[in-house]
Amino acid sequence: MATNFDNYFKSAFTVDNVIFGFDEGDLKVLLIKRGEEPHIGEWALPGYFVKTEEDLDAAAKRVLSELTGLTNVYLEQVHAFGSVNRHAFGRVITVSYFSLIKIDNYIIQPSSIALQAQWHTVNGLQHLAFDHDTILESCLQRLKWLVKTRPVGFELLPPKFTLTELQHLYEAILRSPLDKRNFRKKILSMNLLVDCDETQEGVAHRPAKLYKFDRKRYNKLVEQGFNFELKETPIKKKTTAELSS
Amino acid sequence: MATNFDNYFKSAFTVDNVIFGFDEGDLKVLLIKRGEEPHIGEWALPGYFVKTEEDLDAAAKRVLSELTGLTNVYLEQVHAFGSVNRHAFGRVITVSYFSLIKIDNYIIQPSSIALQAQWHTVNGLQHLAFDHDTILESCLQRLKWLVKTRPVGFELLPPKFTLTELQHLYEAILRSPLDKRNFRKKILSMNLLVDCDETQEGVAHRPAKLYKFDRKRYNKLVEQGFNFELKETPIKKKTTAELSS
DNA sequence: GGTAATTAGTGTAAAAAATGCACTAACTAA
DNA sequence: TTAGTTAGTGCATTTTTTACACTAATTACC
Repeated sequence: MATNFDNYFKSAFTVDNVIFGFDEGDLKVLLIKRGEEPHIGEWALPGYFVKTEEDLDAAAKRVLSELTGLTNVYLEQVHAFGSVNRHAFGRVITVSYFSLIKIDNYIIQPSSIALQAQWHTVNGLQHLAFDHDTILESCLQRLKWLVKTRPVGFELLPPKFTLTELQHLYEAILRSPLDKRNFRKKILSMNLLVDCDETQEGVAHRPAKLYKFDRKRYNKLVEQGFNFELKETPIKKKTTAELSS
Repeated sequence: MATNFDNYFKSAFTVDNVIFGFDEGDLKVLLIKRGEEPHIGEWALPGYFVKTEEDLDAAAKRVLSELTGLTNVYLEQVHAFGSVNRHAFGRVITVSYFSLIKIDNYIIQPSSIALQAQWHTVNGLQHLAFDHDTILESCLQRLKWLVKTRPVGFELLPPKFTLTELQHLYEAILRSPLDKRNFRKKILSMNLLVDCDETQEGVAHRPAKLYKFDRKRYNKLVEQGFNFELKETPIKKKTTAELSS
């Protein structure tokens, strides 16, 4: 192995943020239009170089804020992508971060190298810059897993929401239909929802009750190691015996 | 943001491998004694710098092979660690990889900067070089999760093993006792074990049947999306109602 | 004002899975 | 022969999951 360490210190890191939101029944992801080479003018995940003197996690927060104006977002690391030729300017490894936010709570403000910053429907998205298609796909997988493990839906909906909205969100993430009664039973049995004693207004049908998420209780359950698993099997599950064939 | 990209290309990456094995009823991890600064003479995870012209995943394989002699090991990425001051020589981000192997199938051959390469019992390990304690801990968490999701035990045991050995392995990873009858029922119901029609020899008690893992069937089930979840709850699980208090 | 359209909201029975638990079987060592 | 040790097995109870269809409340339209 090399003894001259200088050769190794010629690479760069970036961070790429995959920010999910939910609006009008669709899962959305926040993208920027790049105003800098490489891939100038293309849509990309909001990401940029990590500075030498900042921690990786801090860089993700800063970059997100500089490109889109989003602050106070909880970011979770997902995966490092390190193919040799993924960046035209040299050897660049990127680390992806992901988050779930309520779209209405934030104002998107493109700046720095971002010409625009916009929510895009995840379904039927066009090609993204760099290997960002792959990065997005890996975060979608993470989200799918997460939704089965934690009641993440609450992160994506406005403070007050109906059970049907919550169910549609789950269906959008899992990409499969759920049974209404079983879904409600399961969600309500977690005791995480508080009845707001209010109903929808301005809808041309029976108005639904509004609920909000009880974050205190959620934190308490997490602390106690509660298992939030949502198991809903929308399509008939095959048994071990059937699989033996 | 900076327009001089050169400033960003002054960092380095490393990979660190967390290789788990199982022997004599204990979970083991493969460590090397470093023969190079920084942290010379200390025990560390087998890791080294990624070359500029190699993919990240390939680097993990190469480094593992060069330091310990292990080849043909399936490595899975776990997490990137990027605190500013984690390496004395400059800004170095490391990406951890983990694997499960059968100790007896491999010959450990320290070379390159590894003065020694040895299996260490995970429990009660001394302090490791760099932030490798943290890295190891995060891989242990991953392993704990994995064992509930996939029948990973088979990766760690010799080709022929007894059900009791398999149970002890699970107990070592999960750090809690399991019920013998329920464990056997569950494992056998997956139809992943083949009875070898052999029994243990040279034990001073009733000899146990030997089983082997049916990898073909395993691959088939994975392909069909089978859920391997092992749910064994060794200590009484609290209900939602009880937690409300 | 009545009715059609639309979504909200609710319960139960059957099947499957998880749980808790204690004795007999087979072998070796002394 | 016996004591010691680990292997191996079943069942009844509880809990969880699943499948499934009707009534309730509101608006829009005639």
